[in-house]
Amino acid sequence: MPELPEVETIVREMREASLLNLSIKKAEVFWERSLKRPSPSDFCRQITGQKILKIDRRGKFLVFTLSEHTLLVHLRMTGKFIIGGDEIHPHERIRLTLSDGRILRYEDQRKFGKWELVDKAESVLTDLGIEPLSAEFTVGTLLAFLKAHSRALKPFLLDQKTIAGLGNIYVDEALWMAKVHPLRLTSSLTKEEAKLLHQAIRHVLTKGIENTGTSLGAQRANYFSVSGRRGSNQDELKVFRRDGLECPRCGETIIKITVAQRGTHICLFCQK
DNA sequence: GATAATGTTGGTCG
DNA sequence: ACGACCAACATTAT
Repeated sequence: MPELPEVETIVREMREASLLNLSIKKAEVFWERSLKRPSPSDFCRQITGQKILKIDRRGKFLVFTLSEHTLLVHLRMTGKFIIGGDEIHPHERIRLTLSDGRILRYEDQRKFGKWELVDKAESVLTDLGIEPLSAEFTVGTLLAFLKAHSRALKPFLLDQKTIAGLGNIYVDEALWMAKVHPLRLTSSLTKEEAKLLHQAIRHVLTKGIENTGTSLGAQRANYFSVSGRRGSNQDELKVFRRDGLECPRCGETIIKITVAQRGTHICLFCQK
C-alpha cells in the first residue's frame, strides 16, 4: 500500500516532526527478519550514536542519510512509522530511541518490509528506474520506454526498474485517467496516448501527495502516516476498489479483472 | 470454520 | 525478455 505518495508523505512528516539532526541513542530489534542486513547485534551497535543528516525518498524507499551509514527502509505492504508512545505494539518490529527522548517505532503487520543499513545507498538503489515526478521524466522519455518493450502496460508500469514508485492503486487510476486498457501493449501506444498517460501518472501522484496518501478501509492495518493521520486520497479514487460502481466519467459499471496476478479495476467503455 | 483475497517484491521456471 | 506462479505473513471478507 505505501506507494510513492504515501512514502513521500512520511518523509515530509518526519522532517516536520524535526527528526533531522537528532542522533540515535538506542536501537531494538523485535523481529530479526525485518532487518535484511547487517545482523541485529551489528545493526544496533553500528547505528547507535549516528546522527540523522537527511531523510529522503527514492521510489518507494525511505532513505535516511546518517553520519556513517545510510539506512534504507522499504515498507512493502503494511510497514509504518509512528513517533511517540511507549508500550510495545504487537506488530512493532524495530524501535529507535532518539537523542531528544522520542521513540521512532516501526510496525509491520505482515512482516514483508525490510530495513537495511549500508555504506553506500547506490548499491541497493541502482536498479530503480526514473522518478516519475522529476524533470527528467518527460513525454519523450516515457515514449522511449514504451517503444523499447512490447509488454502489457500494467506490468510495465508496476516494474520499478523502469519507473520507480507506482503501485497497484496509482497504476489503475492513471490508466483510467489516460483512457487506456491495462493489457494494451506498450509498443502500441500512439504519441497522443503516451502524452495522456504521462500527464495522468504525474497527476494521480501529485494529487496523492496533496491528499497525504491513500488510506483504504477503516482498520489499523491500513496506511496512516507518522503523525497517525489518515490520508484522504481514497475519496478521490475513480476506479480502484470501485468495481460494481459507476464510472465517474461515463456511468458504465466498473469491473475488476486480473492482470499480472494483480486485482485490476477498469471501465470497459473508457478503456478499450 | 474453511477458503480466498490483500496494497509489494524477488525468486524460479518455462 | 517476459509472464505465470509461488513465497514471505497476518488479517479480513466471503
